[in-house]
Amino acid sequence: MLGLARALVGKILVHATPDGIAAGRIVETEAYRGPEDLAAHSANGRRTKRTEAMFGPAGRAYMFLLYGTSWAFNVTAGALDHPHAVLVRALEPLVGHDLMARRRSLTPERRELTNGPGKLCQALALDRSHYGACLVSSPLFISDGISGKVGRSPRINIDYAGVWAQRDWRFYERDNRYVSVAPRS
DNA sequence: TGAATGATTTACT
DNA sequence: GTAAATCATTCAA
Repeated sequence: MLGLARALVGKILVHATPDGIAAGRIVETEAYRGPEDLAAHSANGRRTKRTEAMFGPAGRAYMFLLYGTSWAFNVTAGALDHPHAVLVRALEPLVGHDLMARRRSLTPERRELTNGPGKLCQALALDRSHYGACLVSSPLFISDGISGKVGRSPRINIDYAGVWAQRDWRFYERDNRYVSVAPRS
């Protein structure tokens, strides 16, 4: 689980659409370990329409809408009925900078293109239509890549989860300017 | 049926 | 730095 979150750092997320191909290196992830992790949507084994994808096979996309304004993209993990997932929090754009910039209404060189969960979803045009999509055979897939030094830290914005918020379950590539929250210098 | 709530982003002071 | 936006899902009635 934590191993997967760490292994995903440096891999390439690719999304092919009629508009073109957009891809980026994953530079920041967080592990969510249901059902005992109170910070996870699948905490206490909560199985609902929203969390259903996490109870299915690993290697699928788990999408959810946040604050009515942002989508977030996760990779499901764990065996059947083990609702684990890894949240992808940031990407470093590799292919399709112009396409991403157009979708984000920004200029291509801005780090704001993909340095947040909702931002990368907008840049890659990810939304509910990808819910449960297989990440091996669909237009959305993950490819091998090389990562630099990987750092760890507590997860972001889950303070409500008490002791679970203390765990170092966030992984990020050091010295990468696309990481959403800079590590302490 | 209706109210509450975010694994956030953005704009504004 | 703070605050508002905004809506699918969830839970209570």
